[in-house]
Amino acid sequence: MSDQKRLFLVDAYALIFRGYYAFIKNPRINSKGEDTSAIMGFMNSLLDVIKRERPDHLAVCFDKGGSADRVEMYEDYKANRDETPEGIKTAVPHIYNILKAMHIPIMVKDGYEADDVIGTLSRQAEKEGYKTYMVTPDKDFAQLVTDNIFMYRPVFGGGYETWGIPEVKKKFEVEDPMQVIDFLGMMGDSSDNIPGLPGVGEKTAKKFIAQFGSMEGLLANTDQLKGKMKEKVEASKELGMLSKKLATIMLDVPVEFNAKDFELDHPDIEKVKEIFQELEFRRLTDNFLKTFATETTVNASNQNTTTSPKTETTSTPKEIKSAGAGQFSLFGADPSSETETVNEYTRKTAETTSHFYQSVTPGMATKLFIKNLLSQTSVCFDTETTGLNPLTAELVGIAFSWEIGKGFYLPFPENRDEAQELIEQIRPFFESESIEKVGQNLKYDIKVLAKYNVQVKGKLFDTMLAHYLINPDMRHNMDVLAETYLNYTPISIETLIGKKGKNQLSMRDVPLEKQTEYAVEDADITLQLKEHFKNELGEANTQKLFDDIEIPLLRVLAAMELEGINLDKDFLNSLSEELNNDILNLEQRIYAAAGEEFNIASPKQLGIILFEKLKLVDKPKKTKTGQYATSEDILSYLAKEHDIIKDILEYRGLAKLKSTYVDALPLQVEESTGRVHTDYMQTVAATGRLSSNNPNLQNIPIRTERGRQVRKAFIPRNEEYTLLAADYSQIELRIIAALSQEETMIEAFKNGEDIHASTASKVFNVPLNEVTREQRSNAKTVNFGIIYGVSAFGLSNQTDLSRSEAKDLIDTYYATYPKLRSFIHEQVDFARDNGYVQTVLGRRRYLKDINSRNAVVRGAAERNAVNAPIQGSAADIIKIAMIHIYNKLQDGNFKTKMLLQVHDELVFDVYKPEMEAIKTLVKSEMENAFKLDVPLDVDLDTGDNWLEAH
DNA sequence: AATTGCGCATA
DNA sequence: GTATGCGCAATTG
Repeated sequence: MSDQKRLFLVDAYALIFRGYYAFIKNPRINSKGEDTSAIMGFMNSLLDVIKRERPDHLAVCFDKGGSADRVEMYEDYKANRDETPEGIKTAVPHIYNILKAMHIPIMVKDGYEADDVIGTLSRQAEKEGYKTYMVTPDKDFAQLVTDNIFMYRPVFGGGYETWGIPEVKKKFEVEDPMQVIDFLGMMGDSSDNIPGLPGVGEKTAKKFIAQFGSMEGLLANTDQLKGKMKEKVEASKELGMLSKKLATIMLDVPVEFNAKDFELDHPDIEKVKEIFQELEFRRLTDNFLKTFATETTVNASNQNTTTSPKTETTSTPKEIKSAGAGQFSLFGADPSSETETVNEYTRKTAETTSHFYQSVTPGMATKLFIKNLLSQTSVCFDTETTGLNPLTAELVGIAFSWEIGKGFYLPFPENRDEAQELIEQIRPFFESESIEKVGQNLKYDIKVLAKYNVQVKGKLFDTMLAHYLINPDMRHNMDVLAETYLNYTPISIETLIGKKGKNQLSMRDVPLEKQTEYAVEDADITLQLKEHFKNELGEANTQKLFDDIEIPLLRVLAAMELEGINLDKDFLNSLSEELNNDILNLEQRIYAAAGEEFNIASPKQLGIILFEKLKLVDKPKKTKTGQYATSEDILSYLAKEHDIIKDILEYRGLAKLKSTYVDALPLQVEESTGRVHTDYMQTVAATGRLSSNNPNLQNIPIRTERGRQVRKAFIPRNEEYTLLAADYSQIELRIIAALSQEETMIEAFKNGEDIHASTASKVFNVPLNEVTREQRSNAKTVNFGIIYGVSAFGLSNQTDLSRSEAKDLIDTYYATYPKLRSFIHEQVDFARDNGYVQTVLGRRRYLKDINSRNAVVRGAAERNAVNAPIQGSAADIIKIAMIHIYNKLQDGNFKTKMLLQVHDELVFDVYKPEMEAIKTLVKSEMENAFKLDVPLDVDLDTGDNWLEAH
């Protein structure tokens, strides 16, 4: 047995997908704009396996043309799968070429999946006395495991685990790996679209396997089940057997295991190098050369093993460099000499990185610490609190760091007065104009400190905002940034306070030592990120945007959020009762029409009533999950078929209004202030807009009569105040007119014309005063369509026009405004050449799909290329206005406050005596925020509630 | 108790 | 056709 040969069979697509998604947060794009993530990911895995295991026999298996047999059994097989990503499709030919150059056999059989090919080959090899390792993360393969056939499974975080019979037994709670088929058949697999038994998930499937042993055993003994489950399983016997068949890997694929062909040969090193160079793989080339340079010497050593291959579930660093306190002198050590080599599978953590984090004890140490703190020029800080709501959260501690790898933690007493005393001691730091403050999401810290009456002054650097400008399409939380840019995994908050929900602790309950490690690490990491980002801001030419817009805006938003807005709860409560009456009436009418009671709010139940019971249409449309589609547009279309539809639509509208706004908003009133405090997200919208949540005050209804009543609930703080709403008129159209230099449209704006009527008059060739309502409405739709990147298809969907009428209208439109058309093309061309588009202030949006070969994907990127500069420029402009207005309100000591921003509108709580001054100030600052070749126009309205002020 | 899909509110 | 956030039902734990 000692010379038993080992065969490795690689499941190509599984590793390609895995590699592709490993890089999804920042895909590898080479200078030609190719996404090489999938190739890189796959090659990393393959070389890794070769290096670790030195297999003597190896083949890579691909799917081809899907599984004909399975599709015959079940037409929806894998039908639910999303289209293969572009980055994977383009990768496959490259991978074929590389494998050829490496002299690694590629196994494909038309009409079979890689699972089946691997299954068949492994059985044949077993007969010839081989040990086979199936290299795949896919757990379906567990059914193939025998004494001589193993799964060789990459695990998250690097390394591999080998699954033999004992591992499979444990993992799936089965007696025999073959029962994995029954298990998968019962629970189904959404990615392969194996239906499974309805209502059966992982837990229930395991229970059934333990109880009945197999699918057949279960189906023959359904009398032992009870209740709903019994009904469901009995009704799904056929589906159960079908699922089992679909889950079964075939072992009779017409392929042959020929030992000679599968021997791992010497690669054509030059050829591989050439391909890698073409793809611009530098590190991978080194890795490849290293792997094969030592091939002959290492080859013999691992062969005489009868046990499974080396198993590493997680990469264990050889040296743990954790530094306890005391190893470094207080202010003198230099722990930053890191020499560890890292790659994407071995991330550093606090345990593997030397650091010096220390808590500051009360008394003399605090005084000395503060003295030191005040002598710095730039300090990163991070507050730890008892919760996420800055209005109610109490300070637990503050971490400080101004040197990489080092930092201090200042714990706060629980007693509020004592905490305030400590705050007073460090107030000079926060209120120092000369010390720069660095942080991640400083808006939060500023709000917390404001509750302690501390203002954060001086220059700010927010790493979250910096990264938002550098790459707006990514996410910006600290953990992601640390992993991406520093190859470091920070201590997770969950390891300290537990998962959220039931028994989550407060930071206050965490031992001081752990608080210190966690909090100072955050400050340390944030400081390191700043070092990383400060240069990148310059490279992307976004330094000004950072310094002049996003950073100043952060203080403005913090102030608006702290301010909140007054809400008339009583009004909403009476509105709720009114709505409830109407809803109950409609409910009765609907039940009567349907002949039974059901949950109208359930799309599933509604679909069954409409399309199975009432049979309103012959061939109802289905959603992608196989349910009947009951969306607004579909029901509106059916309104003439049955009176029930009208009632259902009205019911839905009212129910939505009641649950989302009328009943939800009063619950969002903050007890401590009696007001509603939304949270503006400054880093989520890829275009540069803000978003609002908890609650979202940017989507309060206005279009329908009943909906807009909700706005009456937003009121001034008291009788001495009035609301003022100021909104930009047609700002996006003005921007596109100015950017495109389309004279006709610019003139219309300069003359103060109704732009939609003006457009209608030109495209329909009628005098301005003879434009019909319908013509104006169609012109308006096209005007908006242009901003979104129109198609004739989209336009005809939005209007009463046919596809060809819509096309004619667009053609005429472009003929009327020729420069608009060339502007659109210029944007797309710019994106193709540069990989991004930008706003008037240079805010970038990167469009990686702009050169995609997939027309659908590319089309979406092209629409983004048109829309992002327009939507984004509008966002830039209102941000400038907000900053200017805020500063003037502060400087002028006005009592008036800015409360809300809704993309093109600002809402103010105006102190009545200041009204005229405020109107002038607001209008002027908004209209002059940015100079375009088209005048900006702002409409002002006032009232005792938000509806009146509109 | 947390996640997912649907439907729908805004600019 | 662009950009968002949220409530409910359904489904799993």
